[in-house]
Amino acid sequence: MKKVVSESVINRLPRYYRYLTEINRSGIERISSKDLSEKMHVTASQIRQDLNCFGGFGQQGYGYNVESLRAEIGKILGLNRGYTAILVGAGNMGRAFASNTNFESRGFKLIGIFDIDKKKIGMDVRGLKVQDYKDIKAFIEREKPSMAILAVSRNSMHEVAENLISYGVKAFLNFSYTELDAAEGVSVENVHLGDSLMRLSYKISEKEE
Amino acid sequence: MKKVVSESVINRLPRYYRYLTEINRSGIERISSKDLSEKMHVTASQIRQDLNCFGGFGQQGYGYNVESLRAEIGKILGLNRGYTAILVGAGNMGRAFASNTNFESRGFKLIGIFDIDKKKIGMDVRGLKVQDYKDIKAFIEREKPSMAILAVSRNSMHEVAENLISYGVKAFLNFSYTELDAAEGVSVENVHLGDSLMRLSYKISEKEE
DNA sequence: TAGATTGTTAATCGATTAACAATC
DNA sequence: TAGATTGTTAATCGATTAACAATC
Repeated sequence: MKKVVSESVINRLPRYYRYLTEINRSGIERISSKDLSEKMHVTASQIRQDLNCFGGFGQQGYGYNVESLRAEIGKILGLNRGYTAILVGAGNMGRAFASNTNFESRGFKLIGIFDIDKKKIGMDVRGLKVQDYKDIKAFIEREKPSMAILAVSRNSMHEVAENLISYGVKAFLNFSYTELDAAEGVSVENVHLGDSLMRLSYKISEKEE
Repeated sequence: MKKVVSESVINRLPRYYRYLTEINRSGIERISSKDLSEKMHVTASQIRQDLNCFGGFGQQGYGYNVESLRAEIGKILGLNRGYTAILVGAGNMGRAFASNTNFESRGFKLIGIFDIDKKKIGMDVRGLKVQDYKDIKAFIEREKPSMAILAVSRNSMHEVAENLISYGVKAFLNFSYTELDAAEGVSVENVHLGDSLMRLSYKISEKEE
């Protein structure tokens, strides 16, 4: 029953979601795969193939209803499940992430922020008080967050991750330089801003040749 | 002469660079494609194929010298060219990027930070004073930065990008929700933290089925 | 109805993996 | 030298694109 959907398709879903969000916001009600393909610089064929991994969301002769397609993709991505998150590390990166990703508008809820730095504990970040990292175990066991966002130093990342896993956290978004390997039953997304910078650097130097 | 290297290969280069940096730091001098493949969870074949797009950096029977392979990949990525960058937008995201990406250790130089917010102008970020956005034209024409990092609001992104292009900026790292389309002769990398969050959400919900 | 556009199958293309001779 | 491991060619696999019948 459960069809396996390729990694490449999954990786494109958030981008579809973003574009549909913007198109919806601009008031457009329906869109064909051809029009969407032009906006997104991909082929219409690819869009139709991708969507049909999950079901037929369009209508022949009409195209797709923007709002409902957006909702469908949101559902596929799990955005309607009310996932909760805790943020570990209230430094620049942690705060930027907390205020930048439109957490709530995507159905996520940030329920706790932790740090070991006495200067940061008690600070207000997006309406949440930064808590002492030593209280994180009790918090996790009580609140059972769906995921933890790791915005801690390179050195402490592995230790923090191990601790959180032992407290029951099953999913991580990791911003550290070092990648976190997904252990059995644990989901991981590693994010590397530096990679984008290096790719841009490559593009620039390529043009200079 | 100039061989075309596929997008997939390019996209993997920063990851190789990161791993080699860590391996080098840990004091390991040489590594075989097999050992590296196990650390990175890719095939040894892929590593050898990827590297051979750019030349033979290894030695039969020996493997690769970690430090020199790292340097070679750095060169391919253009990290040795002393590229300079300006940051537009000194909010959370801008500051996080400035302090998180190890700019200098990768050979980049951040030479200016700009904002329109009077409260931010004059602030110190990583040893640079935040300057008034209205002075950016003169600055760009004088300093000719290799790239601009856009950490501005969704609404102002397009206007800012157009302005900077007209002042001569040829490469952008864009953190706004909306993607910037690469115009003729302009290099663009769009970064979307929210996408990683959605991918993680997908992974979590996939496991719940 | 006629026109448009999907869902889906088939064809193509490219990327990954396997294999091995070359060689350090 | 013998063993190890690369560079590279060939085989496989998967992803993308093209095409078109189904149908709104």
